[in-house]
Amino acid sequence: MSKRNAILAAATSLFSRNGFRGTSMAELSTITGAATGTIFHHFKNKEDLFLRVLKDVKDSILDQFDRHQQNCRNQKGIEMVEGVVTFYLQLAGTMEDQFLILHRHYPYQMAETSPVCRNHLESIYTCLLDIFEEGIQKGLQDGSIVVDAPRKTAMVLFAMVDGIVRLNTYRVYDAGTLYDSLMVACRRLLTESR
Amino acid sequence: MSKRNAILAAATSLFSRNGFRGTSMAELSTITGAATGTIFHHFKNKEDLFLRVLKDVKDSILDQFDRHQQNCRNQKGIEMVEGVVTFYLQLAGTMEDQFLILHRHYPYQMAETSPVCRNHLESIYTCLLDIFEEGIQKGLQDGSIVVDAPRKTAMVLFAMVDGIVRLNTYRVYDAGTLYDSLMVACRRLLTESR
DNA sequence: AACAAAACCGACCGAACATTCGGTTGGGTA
DNA sequence: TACCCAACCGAATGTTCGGTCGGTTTTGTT
Repeated sequence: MSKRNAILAAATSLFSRNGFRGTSMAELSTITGAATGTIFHHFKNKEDLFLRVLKDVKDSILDQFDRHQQNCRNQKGIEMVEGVVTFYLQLAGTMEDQFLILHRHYPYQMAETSPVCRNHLESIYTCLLDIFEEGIQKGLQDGSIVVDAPRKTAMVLFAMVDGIVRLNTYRVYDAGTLYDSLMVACRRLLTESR
Repeated sequence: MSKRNAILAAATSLFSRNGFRGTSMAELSTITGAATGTIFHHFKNKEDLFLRVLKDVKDSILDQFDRHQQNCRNQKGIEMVEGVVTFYLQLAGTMEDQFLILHRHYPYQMAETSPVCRNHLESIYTCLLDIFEEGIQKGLQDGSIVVDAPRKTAMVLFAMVDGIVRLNTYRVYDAGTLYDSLMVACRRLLTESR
């Protein structure tokens, strides 16, 4: 692995675990074995490094969901939504670092002044919400889902799923056994009959 | 207002807006007009100051919900839950700083090494979940609510409501018009008939 | 008035920080 | 071979940070 990629990988891990300010270039230098000068050779400054990390986060998340969507062409709407929720929970485990970065405050603070940052974040959320809404729309057509406002329902659904993921990472409570209840909640939220 | 209270108030605001590491004692000194020596006279160190702030956050949130619960004695279960959700959304606006601190990563990181911090956080979440569960239990008895697992449902419900609050503070999307959809979702999640 | 304790002050300290800079290396090209 | 440039290095820099300390002022008690 090139030094540049090693720096990116280590930075992703450090930013997600310790946040932007909690991550020092010296620590990054020690972990990767790259001199501090090398880091600043590849990335203009700390903020630029963070933006590259965020870009990679965006690319990998979008890529994962694009692939997942390929395999759901001929499912019913409700099944698509449930599949996405399951996949989301699964991804939050396998791509823990990437999701943790999105659950931190710094990117959203940075988005207020950096259009690049804001674009990355918007791309991610738009993609996720579109997928949820797509499933709901399909369910409305095939009758497997009955709701009033598809987009708003998608947002509430997303807030619920992501809220569970957060509860899990904060570990104040053991939310690990909550996935079943979450799926039940999704179905009740979206379907008419019981 | 005493210098000590001024420091606590300003610290609450700064910690919530800029996080623990993003808040400097020098800035706190400038804002409050207290010398740095004065801050360290009242609080052992930065971490101690943060714990006092968190304690106040806990006390005020618990106090608010205790008061709210007084006025819901003879409601139906579903009405109690809906009332709590509305009150939660309302509080997240009026006590923005306090809720923002709870939505940051630092307290949960600190909780891993500081039992005091962990206790504060657990008190808050236990209180909130208990209130949700209480409403659900009551609803199960009076027939206004039909669910399988009350505690787990309370957690999912909380994750959903808190997720909406987060969506709102991050401002990637305008979630301000989502409250109606959230209430609809709550009702569908908890009730049997439509 | 006398006195002790608490509140308050701000110059000062060493450590940690992001960033810079002058210099070395090694693979590719003319 | 001579040259170039991107990759790489690490000591040095100036700044900012949390925290200390010796001292002064305010407050409350006798």
